[in-house]
Amino acid sequence: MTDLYAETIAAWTGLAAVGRSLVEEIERDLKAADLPPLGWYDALLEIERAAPDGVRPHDLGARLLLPQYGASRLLDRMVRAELIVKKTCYTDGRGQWIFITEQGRKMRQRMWPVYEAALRRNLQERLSVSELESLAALTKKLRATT
Amino acid sequence: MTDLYAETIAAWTGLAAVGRSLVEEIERDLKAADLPPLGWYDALLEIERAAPDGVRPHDLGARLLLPQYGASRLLDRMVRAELIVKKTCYTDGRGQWIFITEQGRKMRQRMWPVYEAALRRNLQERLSVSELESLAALTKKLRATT
DNA sequence: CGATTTTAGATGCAGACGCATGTATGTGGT
DNA sequence: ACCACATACATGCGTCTGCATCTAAAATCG
Repeated sequence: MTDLYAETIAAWTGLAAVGRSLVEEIERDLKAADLPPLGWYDALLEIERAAPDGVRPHDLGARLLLPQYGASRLLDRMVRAELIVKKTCYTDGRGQWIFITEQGRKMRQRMWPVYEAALRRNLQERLSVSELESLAALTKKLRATT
Repeated sequence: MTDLYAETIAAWTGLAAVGRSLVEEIERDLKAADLPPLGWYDALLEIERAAPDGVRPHDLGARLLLPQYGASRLLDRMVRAELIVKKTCYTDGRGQWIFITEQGRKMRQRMWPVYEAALRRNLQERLSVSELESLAALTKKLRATT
């Protein structure tokens, strides 16, 4: 078993630091604009895409890489905020179907410009298109079979 | 203001997904080995490097990208676990100096193989050295002036 | 020196997370 | 039909986080 290369460490520390600080910046910006946290954006997008059929919480959790209880509670909060609705599933008595509400669509639309601006400032303005492409390719390679 | 490129989105989603799932995997492995969370590793390393002079909590927080209260409470837990000690600072009555203990060194040594193995499996075995280099270079570019 | 401002660090509170478990429904084997 | 097991989702408990605020000790300035 060979040792870790210095390049591996550098890649990891870079990856971790960039990921964390960008997430934190986006969260700050959203909060400053009185908007919900970043995780809600992805959830709203996923749920919106699933319309008009709806999504099951379990599937949604898998797509968002959330633990089961994480999805359960996130959806709970979003229901309380009236951004989504839960409907009981008649074909499976254990299940629920999740749908976005009109308020939910509006909220996602309000969140996007903030999110987009942070991505533009921190990624698009700092890297060329080919650099963005290689970053995307590298991360894709890292995600395969993880 | 131009729109976001698809490449920007792909780079960001990839970056975020890889970062998150790798952190989660490392945390799982550490927990499975009955070891403290990942954040403790970085803190222990930083504190060990600062020996024998010690570090001030404020400086440490800055290096670890933690908010002030985050550093305060992390150090608190680590003192309770007897991995570090706080000594009152005589040149500045408000301050503290942090030192690693022998137990702290041992703990860091026990954590490293777990951490290292995850990095090897997820980064080193999936990318070539030149790919690791370009990932490191790209993330470095993204950190400048953030 | 005395008054104001800045800095180091701690902490109460409310909300979120991880873990384990609970409840209810579905599925497969005999 | 029955029983064992699996799946979908919720939740109690303890820990951790973010926010705001507090205390105490410099540092700055008139």
